[in-house]
Formats: sequence, C-alpha cells, structure tokens
Amino acid sequence: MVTITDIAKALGVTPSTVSRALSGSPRVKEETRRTVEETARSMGYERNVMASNLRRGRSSIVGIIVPRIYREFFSNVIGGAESILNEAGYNVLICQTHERREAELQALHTLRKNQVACVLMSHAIETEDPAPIAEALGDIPLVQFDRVFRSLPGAKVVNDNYESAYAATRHLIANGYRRVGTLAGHLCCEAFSDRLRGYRKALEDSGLAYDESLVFQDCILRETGWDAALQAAEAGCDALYSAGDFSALGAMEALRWKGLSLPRDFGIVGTADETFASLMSPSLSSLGQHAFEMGRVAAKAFLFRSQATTVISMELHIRESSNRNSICQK
Amino acid sequence: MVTITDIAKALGVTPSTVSRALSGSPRVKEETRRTVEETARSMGYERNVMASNLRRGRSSIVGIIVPRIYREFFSNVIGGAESILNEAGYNVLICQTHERREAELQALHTLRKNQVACVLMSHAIETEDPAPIAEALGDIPLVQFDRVFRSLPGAKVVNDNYESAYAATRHLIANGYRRVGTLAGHLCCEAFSDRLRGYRKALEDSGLAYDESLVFQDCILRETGWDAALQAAEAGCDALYSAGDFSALGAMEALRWKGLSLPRDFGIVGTADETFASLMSPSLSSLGQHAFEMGRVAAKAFLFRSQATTVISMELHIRESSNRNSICQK
DNA sequence: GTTATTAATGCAAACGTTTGTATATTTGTT
DNA sequence: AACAAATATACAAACGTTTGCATTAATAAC
Repeated sequence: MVTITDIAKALGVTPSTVSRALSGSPRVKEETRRTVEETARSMGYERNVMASNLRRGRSSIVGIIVPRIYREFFSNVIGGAESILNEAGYNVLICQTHERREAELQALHTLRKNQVACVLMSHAIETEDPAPIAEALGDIPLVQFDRVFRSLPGAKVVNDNYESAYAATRHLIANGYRRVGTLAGHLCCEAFSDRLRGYRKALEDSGLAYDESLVFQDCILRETGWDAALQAAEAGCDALYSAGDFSALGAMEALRWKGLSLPRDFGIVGTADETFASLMSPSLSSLGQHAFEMGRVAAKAFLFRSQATTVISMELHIRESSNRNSICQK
Repeated sequence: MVTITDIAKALGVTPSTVSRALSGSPRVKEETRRTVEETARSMGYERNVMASNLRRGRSSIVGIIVPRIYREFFSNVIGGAESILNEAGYNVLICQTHERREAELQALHTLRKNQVACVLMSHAIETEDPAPIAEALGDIPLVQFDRVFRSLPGAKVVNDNYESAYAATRHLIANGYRRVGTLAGHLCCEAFSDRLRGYRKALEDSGLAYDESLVFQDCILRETGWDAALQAAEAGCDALYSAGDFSALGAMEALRWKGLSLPRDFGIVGTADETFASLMSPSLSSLGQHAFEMGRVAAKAFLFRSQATTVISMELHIRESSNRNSICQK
C-alpha cells in the first residue's frame, strides 16, 4: 500500500504538503498540487480512510436508520440518498429497527461508535420520546425524513400528509361514498396524525360528520386491516381511507370475503403505493410517495447543512378500488 | 471521550494491559481483567473503532453487494446476514449495482478502501468475467450468494435452482399442460442456466420435446414477459415456467389481455415469490426462496471461514395460476 | 536596503489502539 | 538456595493522516 509518505519521498517534499495538496488546501502552490496529484495517480495511491478518520475524528460514512429496508418506500429513500451521497464521496451504513425502540437506540449507538458524519433517520413506531435520540447522537448532525419529531433540531423532509389525506378522502366522497372511515396509524407519529387531520377536515368541508367510531387506530398491518374493515362495515361504513397499503389490502380481502364488491359497495384508498397496489384485482387506489426524491432531498440537506423542513407532495393514483364514477360510465 | 489510557491511569497499569484485558487476551490475569472491565464500564468507555481499525489494518465492517436492495429477495438476504453479523460485532455496508458492471467494480473499490473484513456478494447480470472481481478484492475474503461464479474462491450459497425448476415444470405437466415454454434469465448467470437445465430435464423425463423456440432468454422483466408470452401463445404454448416473478406477471397480463383464462387455458409458475404473487388475481404460483436463511448462511460462512458451497431448497407455492387440477374439482 | 507582508513548505505532535519484545514477578524444580 | 520456567505486566514503536506552529522564500512597501 502506497502512503502519502511514499509520495512525499518520491517528490522530495514532506507528507504535510502531500496531504494538503490532495485535500485541496489553498496552502500549496498550484504547480505543486498538480505534480502531487499526478504522482499519486501514477503510484496508485489511495487515501487510507481509517487513518484519515482517526485523525479527523469523523468518518466519511453517513448512517441511515429505517424501520425496515424491505418496505419499498424506505428502500427507495435509501436509493435516493445513496445516489447523492456516493457522488459526494460518502458511504452509507444502513440500519433497520424493525419498529423497535431498543434496536433504534442500538443503531444510533453503532453509528455514533463509527463516528458517522451524519444520521438520516425515520424513527420507529414504538418511539414516543425523542430525547434519548438526541442524547445518543451527541453532536452528530441529524436529518429526519418521513417520520419526524418536530422537537428535534436539524433538517426534516416530510410528505404533505395532511393535504394528501384530505385529497384522498375528498376523492372518496366525490365518488358518492357517504360514510367514510379511516384506518389510521399510530397517532403519536406525526405522519399519521396529520393524515387523520386531513381526513377529518375533508369530512367537515363536505358536510359529513366526523365519527370517532370509524377511526381505527394503530392499524397498518394486513391483519389489523382485516379486522377493522369488518367492524367498519358493521358500523355502516361504505368507504375507508387507509394510512397504509397493507391495512388497505387486509381490508379489501375482508370485504371481499364478506361478499362486498369494490368499488360498487365499498371504496378504499391506501397510502404508499406499494407495487402490489396496482397489481391486485381490483387494483388499489393509493397515495404514492416520491421516495427516491425524499432520499435525495434528505441527503442534500446534510451536504448543505440545511436546517429547513421540506415538504414533498404525494400523488393520488386513482384505481379500481375507489373509482365508482368511471365504473358507472362503463 | 474516555480512552484506554484513561483507564490505565486510573488503575495504575499501562494501556497495553487494558487493551489486552478488553480484547480477551490470555496474557492478563483473570483478576486484572475483571477490574479493567469494571472500570471501563463505570467510566463509560467505548472502543474507538477508527483507531482499532487503523492499527489492525482491517475494519469490523462487512460489505454486501447486491443488484438492487428493493428486490424483496435481496433485502431479505441482507436482513438475514445482518442478524448474524450484528450479533458478532460487525456492521454492514450495503452497495447496489443496479445490475451494472461498472457500479459493481466501483462498489468493490469502495469496500476495499474501507478495508472491510469480508464481502458478501451477488453479482450483476452484466458481469460475465469474474477476474476483475478477484483483482479488486485483493486478499479480502469473499462469500457469494444466489448468483455465483464457480471459478472464484470462497464460500458460496445457492438455491437448488436445477431441482426446483424441475419440480415447477413437472407440476405444470402434472396439471395437464402439454406444451410448456420457459421465460429464462441471462444464461451467463449460473442461477438461470441451472433453472433452464431443470426445466429441460423435466420435459425430457415426461416424454415431452424440448423446443428451443419456446425458450425466451434474458426475460426477467415485466415488459419482456409480456412480449414473450404473446409469442409463446402464438407458438401453441399452453404453459410457462418463468425464472422470475416480474416476467411471469407481464406474461399473465398479456395472456389476460389476449382473452385467455388462467389456469384453464394457460398455466404459469414464477420464481422468487414476491409479495404481489399471492395478492394478484389469479394468484401466481411461484418458487419461494429462503432469502433470510440464505443471508444467515452467507454470514456464517464468513464468520467460520468456510469455503463450502451450501445449497438451499426453494419451495413451490402452488396457487391459482397453475393449479388446474383443483379448479376442475370445484 | 531595510522592514513588513504574504505565500509556500517543513516540523512534529497528535488521534487511540495494538502488539513484539523486554522486564519484573511469581511459581516450580532440584 | 539457586536456577529455570511460567506468568503478568511495562515499554515503545508502529498504523497513515491531519494540522497548528515555525520556518524559509518570495514579494511588496517605504
């Protein structure tokens, strides 16, 4: 392995000069820099990141913490962040929490130990108190995305959950559904509580009553979606806005099992636009997130040391599960 | 930050003793070790991985290279590997190649620079020549999974592609399909060529002719699946074994568009058992891979310095798209 | 021509750990 | 009691980079 000392010897200068030349310090002559760079290239030099990190007390790794990498949304966010960060010379260390608080703290700890340059994170559902996160991070910058804690400092990238849930609910109402319920997520999580607020506002703006018994909390899994849908149907519901696609899927299965037909008897709109949404039959209407873009924005927030909150719009994909108007036209 | 020197001073010993005590060297007295460990804990000591890595010339990071993290198969392999590696004190650095050779070499380079302890890898489809991989790795151990090059040294973990494709094809034949084609992958990739061999053997064992015109190469995408299915149907095919689920999906859509009914007029079995396979209507029969287990096995192969090749069985999930027998019984 | 100013490089001390070799201590053997 | 063997710890040199401070060389100011 060739080191800066080797280069220095070859050129009759000191390692400091080589180091400065290679890291673009303005303290070396332009000509020297060129010579050094050339020699480095010809000798096949590669900077030893370990040594560099040790000395600088900070690595060129960015940590990303997500609940689960196999959720399409998160893997796409990761992909987006990676595309920006790799470009900028950073590597990405990915940790999964599986929605568990303990695993989340463990991950933060791991990243701290690796002295990552920054942490991009979407917190676990279990997490209610953000204070330990701040503590575990120390002075490492934090960029939150999707699921964010307002009270933590640093940049944030979120979806327009309120507006999109509003739009999705209005869409159901516009299709003639009159008793619209919702499969809500965990309300301690702002992304989910915002969706609930948007849903509620849509009902109110349409002159429909907001009925607490049609709000199913902590309902984002296929199983809980199934149960909630049956209860909802029992309660006279004829449509559901779901804060997730998996619970929407469970709901559709339950309703079909009950003999109801979508979108004729019942309308559903999900959130996340998982691949299966468009492949099911009937296909599931869903709010698509610009996950890749969200990752890019989060990564840039770190690179530019932004502290801003960016809002990214979701996109309503209207499909068979809610589109009664076009079915009628057929 | 508290260092081993701090601990040493507090105890009146030298850093070397502390280092040895903490890393479990047999060269310190049992009593000393206990005292050191206790003091370390009480002082809140954490080993500086940068310094450790620099000195040892090797990091406690394992690199994983996959074509795409959002493929469920790969994200589950990653999850499995992570579960073992984290336990053993390693962290995981994930790189995507997007099936591109250049990105693959770049990733290897990155990992080499980070002096990873090992690389777990499933190569890109574009890659035909494994030599540059070996070169880029230097003396870093390699564990290949799913898509492997026999000629490279090191452990390998693969599916029983030959046997499973054989079983899937036999299943189609047992359901009365008589002209079975296949959507094959890139045959330079052993995983795919093995599936083709299994398919062929099944035909031969069943007394059916192997017809090259029913073999569609490089066909693993939704779009190519669509085209191939139409050609296949034109050629008198009544069933397809597909080496991927996305091409199987495209094929199903094309056939339905053509007015054919599954499984009545046409049978399909895919490979990978993506989530959508069970959710579609008709649901798609598919060969499920034990992805999580594959990740665990690959990680263990590294930890135990194994050089062996492990074969993991796939599982045939029989669903509506191929199950004509049970439909008839209805 | 002397002095102040700037520019370019050199010097040397870190960063925190690991490890080969040396030293001191204990134990065992005769 | 003397010596060998073992055990336990200390010493010191790395690992390759970065960076504050010192030094030298070049330019500008008077």
